[in-house]
Order: sequence, then structure tokens, then C-alpha cells
Amino acid sequence: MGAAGLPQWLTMDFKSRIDLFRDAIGFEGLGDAQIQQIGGLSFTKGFSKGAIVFSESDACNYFHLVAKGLVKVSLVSYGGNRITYLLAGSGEPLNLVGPFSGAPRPLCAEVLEDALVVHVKREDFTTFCYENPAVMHNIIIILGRAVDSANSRILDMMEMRVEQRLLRVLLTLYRKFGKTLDFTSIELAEMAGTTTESTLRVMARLRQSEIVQTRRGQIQILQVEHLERAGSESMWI
Amino acid sequence: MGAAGLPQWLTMDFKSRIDLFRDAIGFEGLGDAQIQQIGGLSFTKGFSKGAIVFSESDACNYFHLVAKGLVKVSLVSYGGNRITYLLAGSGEPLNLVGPFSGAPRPLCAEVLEDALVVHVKREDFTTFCYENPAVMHNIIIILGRAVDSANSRILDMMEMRVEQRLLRVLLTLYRKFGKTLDFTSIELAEMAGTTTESTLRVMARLRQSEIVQTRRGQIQILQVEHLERAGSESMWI
DNA sequence: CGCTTGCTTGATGGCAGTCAACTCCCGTGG
DNA sequence: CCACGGGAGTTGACTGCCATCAAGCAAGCG
Repeated sequence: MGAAGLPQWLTMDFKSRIDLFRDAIGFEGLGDAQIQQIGGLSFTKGFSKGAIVFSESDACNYFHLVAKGLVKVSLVSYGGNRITYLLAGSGEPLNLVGPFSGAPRPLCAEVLEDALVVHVKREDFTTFCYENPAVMHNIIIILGRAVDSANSRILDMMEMRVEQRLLRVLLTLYRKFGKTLDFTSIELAEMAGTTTESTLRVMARLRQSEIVQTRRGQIQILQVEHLERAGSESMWI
Repeated sequence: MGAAGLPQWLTMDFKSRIDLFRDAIGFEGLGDAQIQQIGGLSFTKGFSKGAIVFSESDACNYFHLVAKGLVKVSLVSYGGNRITYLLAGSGEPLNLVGPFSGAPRPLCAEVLEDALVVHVKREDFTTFCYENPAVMHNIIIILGRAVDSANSRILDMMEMRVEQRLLRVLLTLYRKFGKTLDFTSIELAEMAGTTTESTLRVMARLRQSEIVQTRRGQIQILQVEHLERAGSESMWI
């Protein structure tokens, strides 16, 4: 599990980590000295596809920032349903609240593409934030967006059909990753808030209309216009 | 509209405002000096039932904290659907993100019971927060809860029936307000994420089972056990 | 070459959203 | 004081989406 058995991946050198933090989400508006400070407090760890960065039961001991690869943060219910809350690529943080509460949160972070994740010890991170309120300011803005996004998804569940929700998901993914999407229908279902079967049925329709083209674990978007027609607003994931 | 035509309500005196802030959500862990400082920056305004404290299009110029009464913060979709995001009573803030972003947010705050709302100018509030990172820490924790709550509601929409969702809403309201709930079925529907008609139908069933008793705009809970049986977890609203 | 995981499709049933019609309560203004 | 209107509540009928169960196929990996 985890990074066990991995080749000893390059730990990023200091300069690369600095560059990462400089452009990372949540660290806007910091001076060079501060960027160097937080960079110096960080270290990296490699994870291969399928590995778990943290899970529901874990107390939060580190702040995590994705440096390379892709990590999915999701939420499971007692009934076994799962929704994805966040898809974090390079420069995107995984847990903005955890370091402040320290308590475990009902979230699970799973690696979708082999990833390099930067760690900062919880205390180091919070101390740094207290000394740089601008970072906390940024975090509050980001969490505000997350709340808005989640609330929009509730409204979407009420008034949009599965097909529309899936189109919105595809549009969002297209804007983030381009025309080639490496996701399974299971993963799409978790983003749209529906079942695998319903997703598959919709995808079959879209394929017949030549709006998309599918392979095992991959979707090619052929007609972007059709996605934009069904709701030009994308989600925040 | 708004406070127009109201009797000149008592503006709270300094000491009352201090007491309010001392116990207010988000201001835990401050010293007396800080409490006095933020109290000194605040002033109050009265709103009668039905008044709008702020709405979607308003830029955010003030931080708002409810001192008395009850205020509902909700979110409307283009389709006209509305969900309640927050029910704020005494000591509960209305807008934790707005003061930091300054931008208008897709939220609307409406007064359910004649209310007294404390205002702090946006700049005063953010300056105060920068000087007291503990407050920003509190805000981050609160927003984390809000995100979790919204995500849970998405899962509830997926796997729970309307009846179960309404029972959860009733349980939540019971824990916050007691056995007598002054809400219309429309308002319940906005909390459970369903339609008025469906809510009415469920309420009719619950009334026949003598679990609740209803009057126009009021619900009396008769069997608390029945609510707790259907999911002991309440929501965060 | 088997097994796991993903994909596919059919059949079925029920929940709840929608439309519609009507009553009742209450406040307001003439 | 009464009439009126609007908002809340109530109920019936209908429909259709989609979750669920089920069965089988395909592909990739060890």
C-alpha cells in the first residue's frame, strides 16, 4: 500500500518546491521570503495510482499539496455512496481545513495518476498561517467557493436531469483537462451524483450522437459546443 | 423596505454588544481587550419580519452578526428553486466569506422573526481579523463544517427518500428550537430539498401517525423518538 | 489463462415532481 | 364592518425518470 515498493522517486529539490509554492493555490500574494520559508518546511512523498494519501479515520498531521499527478478527494456515506469533492492537480491543496482542526474529516484522498505530494507538518503549517494572515484570507475565499459549489450541486440534484448533470461534469473536466479524459464511468457517476448504470446509459446516447467517443477508462470529447449548450457554467471541483 | 417605517428600536448599548460578541460563534478564544475592540467597531440595525438583510446582487460592505431574532440565508437557482443554507439566531454570523472577498455572493438573507443585526464595516472587520488570526482560524473551522454539511446534503439527496430527509430536518430544528417550530411547509421544503406538495403529503402522514401536530405556519413535535429513529445525525444549518 | 474490473443492456417498479382545483386563514383597505 | 385577495395548506391524478436487479460481454493484468 501507499508508497511501499515504489522506486525511490526523485524528491523534488528545494528550488522546484519553491516554484511549486509560488504558483500554488492558496499562497497568492506572498513575498519571496515567505515562499522560501514554507518551501523549507516542506518535504515530498511519492504515491502510485490507487494509493491513499489520507482517509476518513486519519487524524490530520500534515498539510498536503499536490506537486505532480492527480488526486481525488471524496466522501462516502454509510450507504456506500460516494461523491467526489475535489480533483487536485499540480499546485492544488488537498486539505485546507484539517490542519486547523487537527481532527479527522469524513474525506478520503485517493491517487488517480501517479503523484508527488508535498507535505508540511501541521504545526509548521498553522504557525506559518498565523504569521501570514494573507494565506488564511486565501483559504477562506477558497472554502467560500467550495461551499457555493456544493450548494449548487444540491440545486442541480433537484432540478437537473442526470443527462444535464453529466454534461456539466464533462464540460468541467474538459475545461480542466482538455478533450481527452481519463476517467471511468464510475468516476463520472461520483461527480454527477448518480449511479454507474445511468451514467453508462447517458454515455451510450452521447456516443450514438457522436458527441463523445469512449474507450475503456477514457472519453474523447468530439463536440464541445454540445456541452456548452447545456449550461455554460462549469462546476468547481 | 428593510427597516423603513420601523419604530426606532433600541440600539443595543455597548455592554450588550460586548456580551454578544463574547459568546458569538467565530469569536471564541479572544481576550477582553479584543472583544471590546470589535464591539466598539459595531453598530446595530433593526429589521422586521420579511425584510432583506442582504441579497444576491449586493456587494458586501458589512459583516453581519445576529443579535436577536432569526434570519434565513438561502440560495436560489435560475429555475426558481431555493434551498436554505443557514438559519442564524442570536450570536450567529450571516456572512463569513463576504467580508474577505468583498464581491457579492449568490446568497440572500431574509428575516424570519423580527431581528436585531449587528454590523461591522468590512474593512474594520478584516483589519480586526488580520490582527487576530484566531478569528480567522475559527472561521476556517466553521466553513469546513459548512462544506461537510453541504456535501452530506448531496449524499442525502442521492440515497434518502423525501420522508427521511424531512425527518432529519425536523430533528435538526427540534434540537435548535425545541418542540414548537414556527415554519411553513414551504420553508421545510427548502431545507429538505424537495417540493411544497411532497412536504405537505409527508406532513399529513406524520400528522395521522400522531408524530406531529400542525397549525398554519407552526409544527408541534409529539414523538421525538420517531425523529431520532430515522437517523440520529442532525444537519448543520 | 483465469480473475478482476469496467462496460453494456433489458426489464421493472416506485418515488416524487408536476399540474390542477379547491379550501381556509388572515390581514388590509375601502 | 365587510369584502377581497393573497398566501398557506390540501388532495387527486398522472407521468416519467431513474434506481435497482440481473445477466452477460470485454479487456487488461498477474
